Amino acid sequence: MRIGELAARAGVSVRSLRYYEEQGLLTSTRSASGQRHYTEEHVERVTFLQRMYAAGLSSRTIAELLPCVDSPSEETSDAALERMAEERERLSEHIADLIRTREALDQAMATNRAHRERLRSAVTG
Amino acid sequence: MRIGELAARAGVSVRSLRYYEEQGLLTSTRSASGQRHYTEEHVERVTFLQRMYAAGLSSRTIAELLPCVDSPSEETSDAALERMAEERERLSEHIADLIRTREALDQAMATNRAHRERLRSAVTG
DNA sequence: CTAAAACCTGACGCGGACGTCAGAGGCAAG
DNA sequence: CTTGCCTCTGACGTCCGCGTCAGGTTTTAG
Repeated sequence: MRIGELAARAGVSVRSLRYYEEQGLLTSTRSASGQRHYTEEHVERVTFLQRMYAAGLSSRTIAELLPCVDSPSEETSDAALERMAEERERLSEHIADLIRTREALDQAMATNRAHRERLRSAVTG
Repeated sequence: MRIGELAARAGVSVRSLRYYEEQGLLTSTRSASGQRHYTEEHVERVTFLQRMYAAGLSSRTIAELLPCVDSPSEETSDAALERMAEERERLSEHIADLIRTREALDQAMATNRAHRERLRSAVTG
């Protein structure tokens, strides 16, 4: 498939796909005229990339993880696997932090509601 | 305390503090010469702001939530409370997404390790 | 064959949370 | 009084994941 279809299938913009390739995160075979062609597997790849971006990883970091994802049997993946474990740790800490943040929000909302209750009962009573 | 100390205590840059004030997220009393002065409470405030930024909220969004945090009894907090619930939802979805992402990473790492195991046993056996 | 749609490269724009520099004043210590 | 550090405002620079326009080629539909 060509770039437009991949974009539609993966739910991203054509511009993003070209950007991913520019960053070394996505490959493509080229037709004689220079147009990019992709397979089904590339759809998965793009959604994976989206996931990583959503997890707050930068293009450079994702690029460092890809050897681990792509060629799990190569020697070079020793470092990549370690890198991945590292990022997994970061992600876990981030998740924990966000959960604490959510609790802080809950706390604020509860306090707010309590105040309002008091006001209402002061008026009613 | 002055801005440098607050920055150190809260673990952010002086520039960030001035930026927060510029965005209406942080207040300060000024000395006759114009220097900013802060109290202990401002340390908490700054860490709260950091939490919100870490949760992916923009300065503008945080500003919309502050009335709820600061003056829970005012009428204006009706909208703020609703806004806060909204952002809490967003945050929850984001957390869920990150957890799925972590699972994707785990999956990749497991696949990787399996491959390596296979290689090793092929060599050994 | 032709018009429209999709594709190409290259390059500039953008928004947001700051970093950083310039030029000036404030403040405690020796 | 001066040395040195902290602070002030204002303004420009940076990074990054794209959006978008320009100017051209390729593919597809009729």
